[in-house]
Amino acid sequence: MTALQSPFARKLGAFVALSATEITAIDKLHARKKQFPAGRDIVHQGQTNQSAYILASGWACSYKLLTGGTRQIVDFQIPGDFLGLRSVLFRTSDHNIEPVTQLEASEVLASDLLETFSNTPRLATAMLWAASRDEAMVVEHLVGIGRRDAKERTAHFLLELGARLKLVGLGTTSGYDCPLSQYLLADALGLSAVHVNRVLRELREEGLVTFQHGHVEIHDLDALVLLADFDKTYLDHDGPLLK
Amino acid sequence: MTALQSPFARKLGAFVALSATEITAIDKLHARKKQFPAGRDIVHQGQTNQSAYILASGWACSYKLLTGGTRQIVDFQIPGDFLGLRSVLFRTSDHNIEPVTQLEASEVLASDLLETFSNTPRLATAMLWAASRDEAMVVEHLVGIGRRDAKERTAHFLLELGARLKLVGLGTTSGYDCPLSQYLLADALGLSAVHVNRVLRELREEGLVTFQHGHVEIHDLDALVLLADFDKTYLDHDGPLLK
DNA sequence: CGGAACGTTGATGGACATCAAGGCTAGTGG
DNA sequence: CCACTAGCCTTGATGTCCATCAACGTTCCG
Repeated sequence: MTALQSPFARKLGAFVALSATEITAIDKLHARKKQFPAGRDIVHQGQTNQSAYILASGWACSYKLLTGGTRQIVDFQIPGDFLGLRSVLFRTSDHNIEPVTQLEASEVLASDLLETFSNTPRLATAMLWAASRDEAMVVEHLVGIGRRDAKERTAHFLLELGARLKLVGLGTTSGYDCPLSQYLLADALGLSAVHVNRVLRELREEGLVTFQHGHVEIHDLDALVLLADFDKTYLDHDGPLLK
Repeated sequence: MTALQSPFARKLGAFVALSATEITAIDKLHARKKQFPAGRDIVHQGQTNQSAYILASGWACSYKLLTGGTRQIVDFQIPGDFLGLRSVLFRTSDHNIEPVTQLEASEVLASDLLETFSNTPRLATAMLWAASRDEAMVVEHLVGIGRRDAKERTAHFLLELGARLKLVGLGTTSGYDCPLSQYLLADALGLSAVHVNRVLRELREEGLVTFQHGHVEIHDLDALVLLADFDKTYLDHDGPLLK
């Protein structure tokens, strides 16, 4: 157990109890640290031979563009998250990744990843776990867009984000900082920016949650959970599942 | 290369070139074959210590229930697909699985799976690949619900299903058999059954595709692909990615 | 100071849900 | 063999949630 583990190592460690060798292998993935400015995509839909990244600081989002010009944001990534796994596993990327803020991330080449899997195979299992958690989030997102109305959906989104940020120490039960614009929110929630604005106002006027000036303040957690039908079990679990 | 591989082995083999030992390990997962009647759930949301299954014949769907009583179908599974991976990796299941038709599937216990990963570690990597492909489908589904209108969405769904069935030899470019009711379609597409009916009629009247009596007949593939903005690269790729 | 990006609010319209009713088919029991 | 039921499909009428269009305010930064 090293003194200072990366958030990423901590995340994998939640699934598989890691040996010293395995932790070292993870650390090696952090060798090539890079900076990216906000707004310029770092992975493009259709591009081949992309790298993946481990996010150290800042926020990113992964999205898909449709021919109509609209886009759908699939997920936001926060520190400790892995970016662009699918772009590496498949030769060509099926989505874009855009930094929402300036960000710092370690580049992971396809060869790095496959080598790591072959040298420390339990890390492949750990990654499978982490990827499955990500999939669970996408699924929850899908359910929200398919069957929740705008208000429930927005509430659910804010709650999920809060829960995730709390897990990496970037938020509390009562609130968190959030650099997302209403336009980004709209593209994630499958709504128009105008409507997002109205919904946020309603939520604020009803005393449930305030999202203003880059900060989310949760006023009535219970009511919000009830409204959103939020169940956080898919995000959390206790202790490594594989010894 | 054995003479008769299971569809599941074939699928994993598409990602990782499999050795004889690895193929044997996969075959062992098929030991406990079971039958399930249509309509009765085989995995329940919230249940713990579930098994996973490899689907041999028949169709299933995985879905989530909301407190309002509505449901969202996340995906349909067809022969060769793995059911309930997340129910096994996490101790408690975050979704339900319902057989759409009568089906035949091999039960895979959590211990079977972890043992397989530890004995033949490259299979963990292969599963990661397969899970990522599934995630790509869910993502595409999310994009559809978020940003495509009912007609585009329905067209996209029918095309994706066709492409998947074709990969396992259950369909051609011109059509396939499909046991899904309009109610199931509605729950998958995030629409009402009534509206699904209207959309199907429009698609039929425009000479694009006919879905009647359990059969989908594609009349104008190009027009359909154009309408749905369908790009099948996320489903397909050529040759094993890991030698 | 001027412009860009974002937030806010009102007015209008459309896509889709909901309600309602009826038809078709297959299975069931008298 | 025919009533009866249960699913599923089909179509029309009405309503609503949210998109779209338009305009203006605010903040920030060059």
